[in-house]
Amino acid sequence: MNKFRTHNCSELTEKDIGKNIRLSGWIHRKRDHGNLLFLDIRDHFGITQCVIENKDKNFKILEKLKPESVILVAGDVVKRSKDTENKELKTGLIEVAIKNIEILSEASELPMPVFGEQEYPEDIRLKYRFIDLRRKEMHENIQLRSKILSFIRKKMLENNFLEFQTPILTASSPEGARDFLVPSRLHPGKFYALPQAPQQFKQMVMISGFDRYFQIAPCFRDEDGRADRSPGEHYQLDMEMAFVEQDDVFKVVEPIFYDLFIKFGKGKKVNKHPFPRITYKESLEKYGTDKPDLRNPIELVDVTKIFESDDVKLKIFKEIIRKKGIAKAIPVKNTSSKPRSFFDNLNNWAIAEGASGMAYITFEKSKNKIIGKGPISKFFSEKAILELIKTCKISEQDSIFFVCNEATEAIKFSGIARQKIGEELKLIDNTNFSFCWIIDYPMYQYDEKEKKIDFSHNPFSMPQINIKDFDKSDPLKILAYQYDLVCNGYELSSGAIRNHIPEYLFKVFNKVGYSKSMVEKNFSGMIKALSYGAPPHGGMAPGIDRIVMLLADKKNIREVTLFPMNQNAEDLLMEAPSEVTEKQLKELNIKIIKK
RNA sequence: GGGGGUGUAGCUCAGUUGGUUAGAGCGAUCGCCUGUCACGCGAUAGGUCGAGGGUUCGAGUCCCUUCACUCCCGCCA
Repeated sequence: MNKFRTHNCSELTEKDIGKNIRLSGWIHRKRDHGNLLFLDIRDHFGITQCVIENKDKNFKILEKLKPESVILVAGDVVKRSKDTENKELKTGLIEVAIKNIEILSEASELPMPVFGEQEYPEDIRLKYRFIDLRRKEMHENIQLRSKILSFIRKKMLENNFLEFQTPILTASSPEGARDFLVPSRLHPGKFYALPQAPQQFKQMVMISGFDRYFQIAPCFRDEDGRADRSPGEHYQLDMEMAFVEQDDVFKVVEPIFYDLFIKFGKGKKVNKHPFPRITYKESLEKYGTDKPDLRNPIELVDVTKIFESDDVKLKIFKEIIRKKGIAKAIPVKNTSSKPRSFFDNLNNWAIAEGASGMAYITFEKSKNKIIGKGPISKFFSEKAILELIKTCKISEQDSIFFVCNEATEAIKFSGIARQKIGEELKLIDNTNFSFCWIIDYPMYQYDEKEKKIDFSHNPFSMPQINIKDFDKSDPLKILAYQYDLVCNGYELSSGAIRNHIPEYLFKVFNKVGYSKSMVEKNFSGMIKALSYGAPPHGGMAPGIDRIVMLLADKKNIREVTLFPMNQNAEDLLMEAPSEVTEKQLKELNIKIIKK
């Protein structure tokens, strides 16, 4: 028999009345009546109320013992009288009359209580993560994460994916995020890098003749954190398939995500697959972002032409448009009766966001004519008003916000404003998971800072044009078989059909200024591998942390991570990063340059 | 690297136009209490008001600098 317990803390019921049992767990809560003491004993499974009277030799000891101390309780299961039952508790019909105890581990005074749902500062939670994780909500989030991982594994295996592990110490590569470097003792002056993702390895796996691969892979990127992005490290469901086109990947992934979100989504609806496919271009036009929240019904409309025409006399906009700017309309249904403050507040919000403000127009029907209202309405002719209403597909019940700026800025800000207005008007239905694919990403983009063409996404993606036509095409017009999976405004995954033809890879890299020899040098393993018979292949890598975050209905990734780092990429519990000894440095041939 | 927010007891927070000795709840300690389940009641301890500087007769409160945390921008193929 187990030394510590005969039952766990959620097991005992009326069936066990009269049994002599042992429980072990944390003192969750004490209620001290002076001559009678109630102890809620908690373990991973639940809570059981234990009771002891002052006649008992252990009474004084238990009375003094601090919450969160771990004890072993031996005693009898007794029925609670009707009026003292606790229906909230699974074990609430019984209690344990304490006969004997053993203190297994005594707790000091707590920096934060486990009991209750109070919020606590995050640095304290991270420093004492082991206490934070005892709290109900965190404990459940982490269990959810475990269940999600198991489910994903099961689904992947059912779909004939094999789970492999790939190296953690690998080579630094020039593109992408900043690498974490690990000095090599055996090779002074040389470094390993932690993988930003197992990208090259998974392609090698395909080239090695395995048909489908997956891994719940740690990815290391030395970049700054966000609420939905851990600094330092995160996990991806890395997957790759041989002999597939884009649609084959979608067909495998869609049911897995649908089932996953139905199973763990706490009753929320999930849109049926196939998920909508939205081109990158269309997504920017309609939603102002490549990760649209489709629960928000607002769609942006380009109204540059209307502001350009002589029917609108708004000089500021005309001037911006003359300098190649664009005007975006944000049509919002049923808002014409909103008070002035609604529009003013959004205008103030826009200014606080760094925009010059947000113009708006409302409408009114007067003698069968629709006329514009609001500060800028006087600049519109009757014809322009009608044209606006027609272009934006709205009625006089609705209103329109305008964003006018240089194209990239205008798109970006109208997207942010779309989301803000949607939230403000509570248009976003939080009982939905709304998935879509964003497809047809451009292969390249123009880097304004560096004044040169650069990759817009993954350089290993396959361009959508034939290799023969590549050189004569405008690089900025070339699309790639590159796609993102988006849910509720979060980018859950990137993926691509890979470029498995070395000659084509050289061409692709050449456009951003990489010579053949540079590519051969930087991606030697990859080029070598592709030169001895490589299957066409593709895949993707959904972010595990974000999936769990969505399913746990949290806005912060640290709520679903066991031991996360803070925003400064510090582990407050383990105190990483830390200084190391001179001896360690010497062995690694490293000298610290003090700033 | 840049911008916003926050910082008062172990924790959550209040603190008026600058004005006496900075408060409450939870927690802690001590005492009382035999049916609670957020037990109750009483008392006690606990503060460099994040730090430094300035303005002022007087600063938790105003100004400057700085630090920590957080959110965002940059960055994250």
